Amino acid sequence: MTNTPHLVLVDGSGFIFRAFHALPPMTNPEGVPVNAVYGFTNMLARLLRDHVGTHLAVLFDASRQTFRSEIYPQYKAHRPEPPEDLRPQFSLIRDATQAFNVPGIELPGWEADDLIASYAVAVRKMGGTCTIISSDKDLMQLVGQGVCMLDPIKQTPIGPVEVETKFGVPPEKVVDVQALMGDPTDNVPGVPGIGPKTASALINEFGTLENVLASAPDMKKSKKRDMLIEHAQAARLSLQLVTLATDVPLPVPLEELATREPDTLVLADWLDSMGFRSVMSRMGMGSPAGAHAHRAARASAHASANGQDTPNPAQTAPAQSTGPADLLSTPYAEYETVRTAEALQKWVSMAQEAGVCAVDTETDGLDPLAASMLGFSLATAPGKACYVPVRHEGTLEALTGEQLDATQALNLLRPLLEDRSVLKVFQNAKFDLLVLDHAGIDHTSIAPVDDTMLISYSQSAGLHGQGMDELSALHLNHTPITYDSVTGTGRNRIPFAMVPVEKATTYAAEDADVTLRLWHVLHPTLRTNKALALYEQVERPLVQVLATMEKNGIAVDRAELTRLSADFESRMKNMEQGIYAAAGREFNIASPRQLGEILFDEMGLKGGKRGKAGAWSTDSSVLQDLADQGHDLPVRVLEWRQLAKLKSTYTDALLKLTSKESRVHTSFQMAITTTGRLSSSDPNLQNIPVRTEEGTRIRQAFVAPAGRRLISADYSQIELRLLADVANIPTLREAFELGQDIHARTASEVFNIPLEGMDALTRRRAKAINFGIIYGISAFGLGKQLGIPAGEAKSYIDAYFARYPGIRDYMEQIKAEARTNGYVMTPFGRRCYVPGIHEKSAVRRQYAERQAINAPLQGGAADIIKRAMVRLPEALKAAGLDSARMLLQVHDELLFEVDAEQASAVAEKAKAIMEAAAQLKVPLVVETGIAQNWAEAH
DNA sequence: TGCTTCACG
DNA sequence: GACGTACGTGAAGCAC
Repeated sequence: MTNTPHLVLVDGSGFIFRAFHALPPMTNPEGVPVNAVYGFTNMLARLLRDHVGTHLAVLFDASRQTFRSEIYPQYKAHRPEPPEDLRPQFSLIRDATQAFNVPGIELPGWEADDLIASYAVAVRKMGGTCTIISSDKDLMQLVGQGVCMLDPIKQTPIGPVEVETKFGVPPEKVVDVQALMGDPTDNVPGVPGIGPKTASALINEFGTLENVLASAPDMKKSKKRDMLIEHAQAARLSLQLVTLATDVPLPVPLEELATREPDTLVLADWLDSMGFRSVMSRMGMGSPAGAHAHRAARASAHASANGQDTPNPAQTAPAQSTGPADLLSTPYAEYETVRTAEALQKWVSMAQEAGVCAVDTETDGLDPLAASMLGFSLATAPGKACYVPVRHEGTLEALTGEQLDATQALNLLRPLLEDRSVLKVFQNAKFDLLVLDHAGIDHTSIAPVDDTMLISYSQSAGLHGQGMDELSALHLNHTPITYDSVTGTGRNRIPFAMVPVEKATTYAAEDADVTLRLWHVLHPTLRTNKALALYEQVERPLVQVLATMEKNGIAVDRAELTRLSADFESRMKNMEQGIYAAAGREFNIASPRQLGEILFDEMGLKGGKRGKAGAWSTDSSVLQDLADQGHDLPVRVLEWRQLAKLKSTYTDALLKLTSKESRVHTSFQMAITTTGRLSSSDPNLQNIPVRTEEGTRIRQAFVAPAGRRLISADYSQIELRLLADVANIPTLREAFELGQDIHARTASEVFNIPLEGMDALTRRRAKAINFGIIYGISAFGLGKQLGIPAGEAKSYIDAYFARYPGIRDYMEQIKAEARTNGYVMTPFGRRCYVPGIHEKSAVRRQYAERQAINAPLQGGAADIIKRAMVRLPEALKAAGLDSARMLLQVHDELLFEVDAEQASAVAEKAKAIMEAAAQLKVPLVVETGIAQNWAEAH
């Protein structure tokens, strides 16, 4: 050690908040807000450049649970959650300390301030000096005797003089003053009625807090005197709270804090990834060429490690595990079954100390709105997990031990779920949030939440499924115990509640363990795969929004659905005899095979096609062709089929799934589609009929309750607008700027005819071309759509590309991108993998090429409406439109329910938020409708 | 369980 | 020369 060590201690946690509010907003290339990170980076760079100090460390708060919250639970208990733009910066600042090769120190149970105090005292004891980089008033008690502070933003020193100016007392008496005045932001009580002036006056007069309290009875009668006597205990408690601990065991010995040079390559790489070029040049590191070289070297090492001569990204998972070895090697075993309040309390405390834990619930069903929670599991570290059964029953084995009461267990779990300083990781969080909600814990109170399914989906949609077992096999090289092996299958299956708790534990606790390990492996890859912003700003916040929507449900008119069902049924019945007569015999009309045999074998009609199983195709296009030839049977079957479809899929199914309150609650799947769209199931409310008159009657049965209204808000031509934007096509952009009929304009451009008085047929052709473009056009497909020969369709396409060469260029560019990377990207950074892009079979390869062309447009549109959905609830609330509920999303449409009086205001606000959800080169346009039912609102 | 069909964007 | 195609979903019924 040097003779006179000079230790520089950076108050990392304090700096984050200070810099966030002091510095203008800025984002990194991925769109993640980084203003505090930038400030922090600059500060570290300056310290290293100027060689300030011989030793350096950055201190962080580890968890909210500290000795202070133990002696006084309200301490810092009602701190608001950090702003959304700040949250992603916490972990980035830890990354920054690592990149700079500076020790970042935190210790569970202690605040950064206590660590700073203890290190300061330690270095002073050995004759050294200390500079604390912070402006936090709570640290000012340490100033003096070789310890000084430096305001990290203003760069002004804070010495004994500054402290005395602020508190009116010298540094060593600061705690007494703070104890008297209290601190509302930290919930330090102090003595009511005593502020900074009175407090410092009292301390200056009596010397210490104890002296003040002891002298109080002798003071002349006043409010102040009474308060001092009455709240003496609170003042003593406050003194404990504000006094920093100076005897914390030092997690890293002082000598290991000796200032060391950063690894230039690592640092340059990180600065480059954050877009902090200016910091690099300021540190004299020159251009980021080194960083690129470094990255390239790492990438090729990676490829050769995979044993691939020509790395094919399409076949390489984006997130090769990079976690510590124990993440993969710790056994998946020895899980604890928690049966007592004491044991559960211990696990909750461990989770709080860890700061991150995984949670999983077990239920008696797959519908989270209806299921009962049978138990839950917690994981606090790899291999360290427990299961808490609360509603297991039945067999003798299951009753080998006691189990906690569900309510009691949840009340013990609640503080953890609501602890803003502990991250709760779930696999498919929306499901567990709704299960917990149903069990009595408001899902919106559970925060912060991460979801391994969405972390993975945000960077690997289309590459593989996002189920836990699949992710585990992929990233942890581990196959978890299957549900079926625990419950049995088929007629031997037993309810999970009847599974003996020890056996249930091996399954349930492992799920939490796997989830936590997956989080450790996958979360860091968000940044390297440039998906952090998408995850943080879109997918992650959307979980709570969708959970609320599913809970809301939509009201249906049961009587009307029942009437429709009966109506459809009687009409089908009436048609049957006519169909049998036309067919020449009775048969199952719902059987395509039997129908095909009758039409093409028995009746000998021409124009039959066979499907891949060899059976005659009887889909509507085939039947329509036959009908156009003048045949009677196909017409009747088409009509019968429409009614059968509407009855079985809609009227009957909806009635079955309608709650007692006459509402239907769909489930939105967030990680199914290859493009980023949502899907809806049980029931699917994204495919409710609209195109036919019969279908409209079903949509009319989706209603607003009395005094309420439905509002439909849908994006107009959002995918074509995205095309105009990403391909940057001047003519398309102009058409949207001018608010023209886009299909008519296309017709005018492609067929070279005036826009005014465009005939319907030509416009219809242009419309089909526009859709075809979005789908990655083919002559066959367009021809089929328009009912014209492929050759004629090809001439349309040629004409289109001749007029819009930029779109052809764009399509070629996207296909090349897919071939190079194995994926394409939406404008918002969502990766859509296209695994078939290198297929040998031309048919399959071209299919993949069309997917590649379509995905950025369909996926970009999905990103935009998701961004709007995340912003809408807060925006509506802020506008005082508190009666509005978001109910459904149908890809480019949002459906709201609202009090009649607020309907027009909500429609206006929703339109504004949706149109502002993205800044494209063309305007986004949203159309709204207000009515008592969905058909008329749409 | 796979196939076919058809509802939606 | 034959193949088999517009993009993305979910649900129902048939046939096995």
